[in-house]
Amino acid sequence: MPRRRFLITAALPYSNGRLHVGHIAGAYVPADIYVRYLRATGADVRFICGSDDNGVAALKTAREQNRAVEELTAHYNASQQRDFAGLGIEFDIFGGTHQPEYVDIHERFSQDFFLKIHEKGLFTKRTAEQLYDLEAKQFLPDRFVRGTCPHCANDQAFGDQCEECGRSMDQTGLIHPVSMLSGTTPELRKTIHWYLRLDRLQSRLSSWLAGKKDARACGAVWRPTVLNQSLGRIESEGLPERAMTRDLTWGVPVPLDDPDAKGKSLYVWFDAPIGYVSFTAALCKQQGEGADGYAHWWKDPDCKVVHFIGEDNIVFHAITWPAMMLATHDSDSLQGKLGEYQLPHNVVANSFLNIKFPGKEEEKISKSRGSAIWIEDYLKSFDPDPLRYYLTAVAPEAARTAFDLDDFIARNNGELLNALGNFFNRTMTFVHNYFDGKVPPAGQRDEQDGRQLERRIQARDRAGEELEACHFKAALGEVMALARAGNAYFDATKPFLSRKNDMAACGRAVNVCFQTARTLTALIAPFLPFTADRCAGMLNLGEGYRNWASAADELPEGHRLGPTQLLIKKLDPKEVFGS
RNA sequence: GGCGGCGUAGCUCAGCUGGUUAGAGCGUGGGCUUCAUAAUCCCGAGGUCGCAGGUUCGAGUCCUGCCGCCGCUACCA
Repeated sequence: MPRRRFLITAALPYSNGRLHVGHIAGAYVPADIYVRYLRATGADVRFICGSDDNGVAALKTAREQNRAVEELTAHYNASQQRDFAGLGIEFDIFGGTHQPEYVDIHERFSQDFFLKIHEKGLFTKRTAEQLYDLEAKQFLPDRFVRGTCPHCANDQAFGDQCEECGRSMDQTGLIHPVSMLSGTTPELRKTIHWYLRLDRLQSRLSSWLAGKKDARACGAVWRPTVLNQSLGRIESEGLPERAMTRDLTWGVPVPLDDPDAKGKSLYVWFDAPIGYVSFTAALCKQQGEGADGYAHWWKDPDCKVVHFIGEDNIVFHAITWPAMMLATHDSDSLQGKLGEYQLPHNVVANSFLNIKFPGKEEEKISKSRGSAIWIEDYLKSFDPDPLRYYLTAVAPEAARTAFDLDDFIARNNGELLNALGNFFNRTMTFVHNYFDGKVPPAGQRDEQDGRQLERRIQARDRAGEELEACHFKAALGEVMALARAGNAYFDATKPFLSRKNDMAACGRAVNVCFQTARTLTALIAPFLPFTADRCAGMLNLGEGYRNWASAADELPEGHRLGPTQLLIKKLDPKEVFGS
């Protein structure tokens, strides 16, 4: 069987802030689990991420903090890399759309992409009216304008949306607009932009998406929320043309030899997903695979591209980005031929994560209200795996869920430690104390032993199925069920009694427990990589222990264990929250 | 307004294309055990599956209406 190939991306975080638990739960932990799992099955995988540096978001923050946007984005790019590394989220490359090492290659890919679509005639050049700040000498992005909301008379409405009544609008609809740059009243001016003809791609997009409803036909299990939201959008509103350029100098310059393109950049949402491609190209270059190495991943039907994102990115990744790729195709096939950009195999989106502090109401994660738990802070006090565990166990796969600090501690102590950690610990100490640190003989196994051994295979298979379908919560549940079954088996066979009068029976049971622990080590590896490494050390397993296919293979009697250590720390609520 | 989602045991959630007494974990009540970070294991209690209709031999599962919460509506994962 040829080796499966995957190109996995995780949403590019804006490089204008630190990462908090919500970011991690949305796209990054699931993506990392998936990548680790795929690798354990022998697949050839590249895992791509990087910061989204362009666009107004970074510019706005830089302005507020009075620092250069280059410095700001470099700072947060580095900070995010540290956070990811600390959590064991291991990208093959973490680029940045405007970081010094990547900006050239990213601009080239983005501009080529734009030119290709331009060449295909899928842009319309059109004039629109926008607010212009005479003093700052620039057009104003929506978020840089405030004024009175035409719906509810709130005088602090932004150009794109009124936070008071929640309605969205066009910035030209604001009454008494004021520029946040200079405080002056901007004037309405004509400006020219290039609009992507989504309307002409609509029918191909909806056929492509409709094909994703049938998991067997498309080979991937798309989450209903992703499909419903995307298809619902197309059916209800249709796809209008969308401007893919902006009046902005921070970003990728519009690559047209046209006076009207002067001083304009590509829309940040246009260049951001191309970052997935340009970072792949940068990675290929680093690995000596040549400048066109990226095509092996992006333009080959044998490679599956999977995007992990948060719910706010669904429409963009399931509609606009595929539309961009379709717009570069020569043919009108849905998936793309060899040599053309391949539409995503799957788009995996989680909902948002709310947060709940002890004694308070559940609320949205908000930087300004201080309700975020920063990864940087978390890692100062805790190990990464309990967070990975918790965020997977309560992952917002179908609907919003909440990060509840009490629940985090309860699950760490009650599930990770009491079920999983305890099973390892009792098995290990038993082998060390009564069998001289060597795996005892399997002996004459009975039905009960056979059932427990069979459970390991079942757990491996079931967890594998769930992981293939990106059902991470369910997959973790299967793994934890095996740990519980291990504890139940231990109690049922009672080696602590038989050791006094029947060492053969005792050894038989301990052998099965050991084999179970060995399987668990492989099965937890995608979820809890640090813990799995410690388990592998305790069991004295080789590097290949993560291999999924051999996860339930037995180790021979006489196998010598490594030193035992405690796997999971017990968390005391008093210490965690301060007394 | 349009589109989409959610509403199932005290809590957090599973329930695929409708089919035997509605499940798991935690919590709670009771019990066994001592190898283990007083962890484990066994047994039990606890649900009119938001409300009201409808389709069906049969609905948590499909349809309609309603109530409540939430998201998106293109520069906050």
